[in-house]
Amino acid sequence: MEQTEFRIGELATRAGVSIDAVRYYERLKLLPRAGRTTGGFRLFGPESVERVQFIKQAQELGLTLDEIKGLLATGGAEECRSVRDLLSKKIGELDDRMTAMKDFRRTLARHLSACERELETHGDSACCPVVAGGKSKPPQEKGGKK
Amino acid sequence: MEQTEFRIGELATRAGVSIDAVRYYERLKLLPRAGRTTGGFRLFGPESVERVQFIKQAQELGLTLDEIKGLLATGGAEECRSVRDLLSKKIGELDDRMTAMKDFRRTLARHLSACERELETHGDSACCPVVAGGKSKPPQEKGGKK
DNA sequence: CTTGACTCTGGAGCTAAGTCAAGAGTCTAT
DNA sequence: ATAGACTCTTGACTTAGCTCCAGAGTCAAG
Repeated sequence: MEQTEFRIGELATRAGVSIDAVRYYERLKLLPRAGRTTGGFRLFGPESVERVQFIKQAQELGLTLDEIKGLLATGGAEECRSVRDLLSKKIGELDDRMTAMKDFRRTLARHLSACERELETHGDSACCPVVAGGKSKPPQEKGGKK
Repeated sequence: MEQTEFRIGELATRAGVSIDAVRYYERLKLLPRAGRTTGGFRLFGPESVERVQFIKQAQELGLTLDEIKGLLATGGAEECRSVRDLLSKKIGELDDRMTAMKDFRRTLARHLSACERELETHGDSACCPVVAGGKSKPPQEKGGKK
């Protein structure tokens, strides 16, 4: 029978996190308490790698470990329902976030071209007021607020 | 002469942050040191509201205050160039992030439908393995991507 | 058996982004 | 002129998500 188990160091390397982070996830119950050798060393299987990677991925997108823990719950129908609800809520949030992100991207792009125009026309005495501290405004399509 | 200046409490309310946060931003130089009354109270103008709102907006999208400080710099050509570079770097990052977000959205949506199928077919003994701790795998889209 | 790499637990420490508190001073409406 | 709301500074505290450390035990190779 092939040896599919490995210790914490290998899990950490495979999943691209630190050993301490793995132990931390276990403590927070994002990972089930791992089995141990007789001497007390944790033993993990390949599914743990996947799980840790999922955690990382979700986390990079701004979910907290607590929310991720919710997503990772496994259990009966009761829990299944709450996972389902959490999932659709999270999907909705992602959609909102993507919209906000597109807006902000436009804002930045607007600033960027202002910045470039500035450099062209004023050369070395350019001034990039991304959000001005008081004088020129970013190039809005000329809006009169007064 | 109309009074366009106001104190920290009003800035905070207008921009939707706490008074402490405003002082914190000033300390970190995200806001220029505000003018003071003779008694030492900070005075702000409407442009500060905009600035704080920009900070909030950028921050909600995952930029750190330090990065935002970079975006807010105002100055000569030297600085203008670095702002421009930072801007285009940030725009690239936003694009990457949006892509990752779409991927993750698909993953969640996949889990969601698995979850719903599970509830239908197994009813009360359902089990939602969003990322299974070892047994079933999330339903891979058959046939891969087209 | 010895060595050296690896792992264990528990707890302290760190960074970011604030929040809270104390004690004192300022402003404004009555 | 006074009450009461507001603000000042300084510094300690908080939360999330780790990271680092000490001291001790484990494991595989030689």
